[in-house]
Amino acid sequence: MCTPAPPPRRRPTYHHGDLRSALIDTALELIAEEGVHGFSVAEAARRSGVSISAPYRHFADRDALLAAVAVRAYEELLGRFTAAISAQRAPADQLAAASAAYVRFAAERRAMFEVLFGAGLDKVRYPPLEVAATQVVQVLVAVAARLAPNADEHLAWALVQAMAGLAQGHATLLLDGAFGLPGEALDLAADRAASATRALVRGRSLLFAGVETTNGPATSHG
Amino acid sequence: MCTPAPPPRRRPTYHHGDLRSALIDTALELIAEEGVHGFSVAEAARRSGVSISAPYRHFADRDALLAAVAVRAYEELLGRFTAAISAQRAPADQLAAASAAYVRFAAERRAMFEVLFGAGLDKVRYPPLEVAATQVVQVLVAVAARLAPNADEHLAWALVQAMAGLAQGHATLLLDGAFGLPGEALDLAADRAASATRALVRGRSLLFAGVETTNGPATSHG
DNA sequence: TGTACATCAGTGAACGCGCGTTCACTGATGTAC
DNA sequence: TGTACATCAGTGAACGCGCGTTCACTGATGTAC
Repeated sequence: MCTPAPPPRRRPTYHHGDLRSALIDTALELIAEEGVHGFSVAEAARRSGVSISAPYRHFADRDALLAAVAVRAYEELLGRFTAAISAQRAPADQLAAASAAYVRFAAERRAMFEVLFGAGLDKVRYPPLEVAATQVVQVLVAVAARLAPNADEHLAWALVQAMAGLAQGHATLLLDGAFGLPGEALDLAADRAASATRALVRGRSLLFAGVETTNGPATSHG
Repeated sequence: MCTPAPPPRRRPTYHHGDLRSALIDTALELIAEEGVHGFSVAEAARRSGVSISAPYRHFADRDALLAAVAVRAYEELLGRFTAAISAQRAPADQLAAASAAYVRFAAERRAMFEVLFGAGLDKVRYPPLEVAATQVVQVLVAVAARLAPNADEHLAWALVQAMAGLAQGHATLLLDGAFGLPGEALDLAADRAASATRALVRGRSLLFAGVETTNGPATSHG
């Protein structure tokens, strides 16, 4: 009478069909419930209705599975950035929208956000991960370049890093509860991230002045 | 012939003296080496030269030990903020210095930073943790209040959150390698955080405008 | 269209491991008288 | 100052657990002829 767990619905066929993809989905579920550390290959297999050794047909080890999850996370993020940016015209608005989108991504796809920053994955070991990350950053740099004097690439990078840092921090603090209860907190944090990004862009001459350039006193600062 | 590990130097006395504090130190060492997830009570005990059950005389469970580590981390952070702030006069400079100090804290006390944001501790379960965190935030709010119109507390909070988000993000991205190789990266990230904070303060009218206020043309101040 | 066979994608049992935590215990310390 | 005793802070053996990973295996699928 004490069936220890509802038997995971049996597949009708011996082969799964798309176990690789299913495992990534399940991993995201698990991470959403337990955090990255709570995630285990064994449990992912169980939930996918498959033996605990089956995942090793598709992933070399635990980290390889997490890396695949991270790649999917970057894809999602890229989609959100693209949408946010294309909904605006002015670059400052685009960066502000991207900041807000990032905060929303963190809140609405918490598991994805967590795997990106909490799994301790070594990008060097997983080239597709590095590729995906670079792709996302490039989108932002392209926007920032429109704000930098002479489209200077270094300055664009500096701006993106500042903006990314800002968004990253707002997202982290939001998930950590610093913006109050969930629900209202999300809108608040997203708005704040957007506003702060605008403030950042507005004060950017000062920011750019902080970057070493060979030819240029932008303002007289001490 | 095969002594499995160098026996942890035996204490001269049966009693340890200050095991509680020693465990916190050792925990920080371990976290620095392995990350929060790699930390285990057993290993901390072993390294402290004590039986694996001894820690339970001082901490109810694993999380309680980590919470104690987190409290110490907040103390360290408070010290750094206080020093950074008192080295400046103008509030904008003070916030910028605090941002830089936070980034340095993350890099130089990585284990502490990690335990604050990667351990998944529930502040509600550990009141001393909440107290310590609040104390740190208050120091920043006091500074920000000098910049907010009429020292409005909500606006001060908004500014602190933006600045904290910015610093938090820069710290995370630095540790994640986004600022390049360690060494030069730290100075760069700290400078960027400071510059971005200045830019934020400079453009703060926009930030404040984003905050709902009943009576609020906030644009003309400076 | 039917058949033989290679390959693919599963199974399930087993392994060694380290962990968190509990328990009855004991050595050391401090204190009341 | 000496002694009896309570309390504190350790010990070490044991428990149950779930994990990552490997292995020889087998059922299903696809393809060449």
